[in-house]
Amino acid sequence: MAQPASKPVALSEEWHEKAVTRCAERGARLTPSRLAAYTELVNSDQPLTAYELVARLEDRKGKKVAPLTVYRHLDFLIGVGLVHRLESKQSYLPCSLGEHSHDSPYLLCSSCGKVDELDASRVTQLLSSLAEERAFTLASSVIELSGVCADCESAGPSA
Amino acid sequence: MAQPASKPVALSEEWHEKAVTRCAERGARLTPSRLAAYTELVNSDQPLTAYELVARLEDRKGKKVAPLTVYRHLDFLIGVGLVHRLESKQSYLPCSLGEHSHDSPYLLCSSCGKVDELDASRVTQLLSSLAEERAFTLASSVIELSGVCADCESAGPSA
DNA sequence: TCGTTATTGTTATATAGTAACATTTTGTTG
DNA sequence: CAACAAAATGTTACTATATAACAATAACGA
Repeated sequence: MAQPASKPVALSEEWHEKAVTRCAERGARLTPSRLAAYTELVNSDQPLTAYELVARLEDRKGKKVAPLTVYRHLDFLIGVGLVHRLESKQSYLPCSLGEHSHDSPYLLCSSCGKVDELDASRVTQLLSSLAEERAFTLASSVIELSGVCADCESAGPSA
Repeated sequence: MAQPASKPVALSEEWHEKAVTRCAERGARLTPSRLAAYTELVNSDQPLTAYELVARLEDRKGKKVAPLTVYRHLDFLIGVGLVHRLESKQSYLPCSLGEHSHDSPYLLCSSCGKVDELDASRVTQLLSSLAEERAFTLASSVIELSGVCADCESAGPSA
């Protein structure tokens, strides 16, 4: 039988709350369409590329979604600090931490594809001081570490 | 009047030496075509995108250059450690430092576009220990800092 | 409710990167 | 040197990522 035009969307109270709050703080409008995009990212256990997100939203809504629409949602969500772009993988994931997640170090597991966000002000401080030594005015930083996560490391070698 | 089929190429002895040595060490072949790509990167004061590099090589040689050819050269040069890819800008620049430049922090000036490569083992060490805390097996790291360089900072505000 | 602004839709296009396979060059070995 | 093997390059086509330009709607304030 045909799928319903729109599958139900699930976003935990916690995440939804965060999205609403973050947008309210900045007077930004969390439209249904933007929320839908955010929800897909939150419900994915791995970062998604923009086009993967397009595909999922199409599945969900049962109709075509223009890539540009998704890119606009991503720009918006990144702007309000709800989503982060992984530069080294051209993909996107929800911020699990607070305000300044953009500069957090990310741990990318090359085995399972999951990404962990670290809250490491130590790193930021060190980088700030390094930049300062060069009289470089630091605006933002990209820190992405690739390797194998603990789960995969303990599971993998035994196989 | 028509341009010569091939403009002269200049690569300082120092850089050339480095390229030759690095390739020799690994039994890799530094062909004229690869050297030409490397030379363009070295002679640019900013990182180049793959297609910018294509354009420059076409200018230089006076005939079409396939993007794929350039990507292959880039892969090669990255492989032997002569070139680094800036993830956050999808662009490429010659490594100014030694062996392990891949994990070096890069300072990207958003004003003049120039990029500085730092030799900061301190950062690598800190990141290693952070990864270790999470039992994460670190393989490689991307550290790209954006901001305004000293030159632009001192020149810019006065304008 | 009118006008303004933000958002979304639509189409086309630019930019970045890869796949598959033919051809040429280089290096090796009999 | 000839013949083979391996590496490098050429050619065409294609996939993936992202943006431009402009039209149509929807939300918001006066």
